[in-house]
Amino acid sequence: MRTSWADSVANSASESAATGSSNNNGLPRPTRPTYVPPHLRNKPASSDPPPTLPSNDHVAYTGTASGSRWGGGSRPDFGRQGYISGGAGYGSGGRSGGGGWNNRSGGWDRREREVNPFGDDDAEQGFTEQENTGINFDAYEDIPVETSGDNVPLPVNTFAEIDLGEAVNTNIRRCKYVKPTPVQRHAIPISVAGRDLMACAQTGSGKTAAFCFPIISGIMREQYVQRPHGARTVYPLALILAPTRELSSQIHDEAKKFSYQTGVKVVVAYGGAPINQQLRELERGVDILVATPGRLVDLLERARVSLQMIRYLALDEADRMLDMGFEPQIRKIVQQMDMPPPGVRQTMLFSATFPKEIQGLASDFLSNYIFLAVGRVGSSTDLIVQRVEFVHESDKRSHLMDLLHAQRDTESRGKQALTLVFVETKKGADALEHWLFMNGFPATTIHGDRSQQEREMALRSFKSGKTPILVATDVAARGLDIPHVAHVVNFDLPNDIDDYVHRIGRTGRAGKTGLATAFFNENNLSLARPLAELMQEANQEVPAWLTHYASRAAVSGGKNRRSGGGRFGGRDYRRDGSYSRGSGSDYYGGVNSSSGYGVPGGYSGGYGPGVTSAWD
DNA sequence: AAAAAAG
Repeated sequence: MRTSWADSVANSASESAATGSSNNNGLPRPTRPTYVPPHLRNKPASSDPPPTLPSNDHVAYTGTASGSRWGGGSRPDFGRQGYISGGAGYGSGGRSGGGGWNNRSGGWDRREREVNPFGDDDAEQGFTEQENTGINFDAYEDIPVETSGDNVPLPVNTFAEIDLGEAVNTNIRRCKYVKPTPVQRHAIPISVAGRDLMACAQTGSGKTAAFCFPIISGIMREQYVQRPHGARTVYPLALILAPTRELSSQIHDEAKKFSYQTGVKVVVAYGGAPINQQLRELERGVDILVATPGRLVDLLERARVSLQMIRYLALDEADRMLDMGFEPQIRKIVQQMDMPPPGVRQTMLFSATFPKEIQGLASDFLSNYIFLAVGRVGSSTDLIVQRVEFVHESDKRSHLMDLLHAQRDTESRGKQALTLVFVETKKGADALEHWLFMNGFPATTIHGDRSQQEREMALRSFKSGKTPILVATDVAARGLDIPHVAHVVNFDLPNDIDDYVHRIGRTGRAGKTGLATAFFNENNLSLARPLAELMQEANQEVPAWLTHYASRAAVSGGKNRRSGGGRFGGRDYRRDGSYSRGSGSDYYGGVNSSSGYGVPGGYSGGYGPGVTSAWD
């Protein structure tokens, strides 16, 4: 296996999963979710019954380990809703440690039909192993990490220290993961302990695995989870939401790898694709559902999916999921359908950026959560060279052409490095693609006005190098793991600095260096200050003219204001009161800063304690 | 104001 996870599992969608414990036996449908008016939400309304289980179910839930999720020990708020006490299912006894891994699949005959997402063992793809992992482990030793919250579980240094189960461990080996990344070291123990989590970590630092491993492992630990039998309704145990279809697909592909031969079934559902095929996949059984919000709402309204048995909820790109455009849908899914409330389910939010006003919204979905911030890993600041150039609107095309020509000249003949060009609008994307094409540059485009087929085709064509230039709207800004992107061009800068962070994070991956070029002009004045700050903190060269614009710009207290001085993707807003910007000692002196992840000498990425920004 | 997400 020599390619990225996403690449190597292209066929997994046609995988024929074994049928399992969630089949329909013609038993009565469970009660439909009842509408709960806003003033009663998250309250222990007596009319809001606990997940009911057929009476013939013996112990449906066993605790995962002593002091864990269902044992109540580590969850101070456990049972505050009165949710548990009456239910037959939620056993109070902790499972005795060690054994008890449940092979959920139906046996060899069924397992053998599962497509091996790792492909033929040594299929040659021409990439090195290091590239394959997508992780530059050497860059990981000195990453600063901050945690806050009550009783934060200790990080681990190896996967072996976490009892994820033999099948998952085997898949970790198959993925050639030698040791956990920083976000995994911290997030996996937190998650395995049953705690809610808000985590800031750059995409490409292994966060998908960080929430998938504990979910898969936790589902496997269940001795026997008996789910309700609805006529055509399925009851996933875990829900993973993502803001774009392509990202959902990518997460699904990765989750398939992590759950190979575990018997845990992963299904993806998103719009733009035929729903019938997705319905068929669901009917074959689903433990982990990966979805985009719109399609999931559709499935919920058709009562083809119930969230009644959800025990794990993960939001990828969580800040994006909770911003204006998405928030109502997310609230509907999480708070207004039949999903168990916080404290009963386990909730994990991940993003590279987490503005504090979004953290406030997010805390509605969490219970006594732990905040985790991992300094940006090799993938962003220190491996990406950021350039910003002043380019008038009318000069942008010719300037882009100059860049592409220069790039072409310095490259080994034949194959152009991949260049991802971000524009502001869908129309602008089409126009630029057409113009590039007319000028002899093989380009394609991805945006929301294209059909899903066209979008996926464009992504494939770009990844393969067939069209090494991809013009994209922000649909491609977040989460997508595209190996070998050498250059990100912000043809139009975004209005939000966090979007800039996500966009440039498409390069500098797999331990390679990346280049990010931004075209700045008088339309981007509001970005001057946060951009200059960000570049300064990333030890990038800030042009004098940008410094000038930045110093003239008012200090924005709003959306473009990066919390935590950009040293991390964010900072726990619960600590905001004691926070004073720019004081390194304050930043590191507080709650639970991890020793052992201190900043070494010579690490000049702006992470050091006492290293104050020129802007302060 | 734009993009994304259901059809």
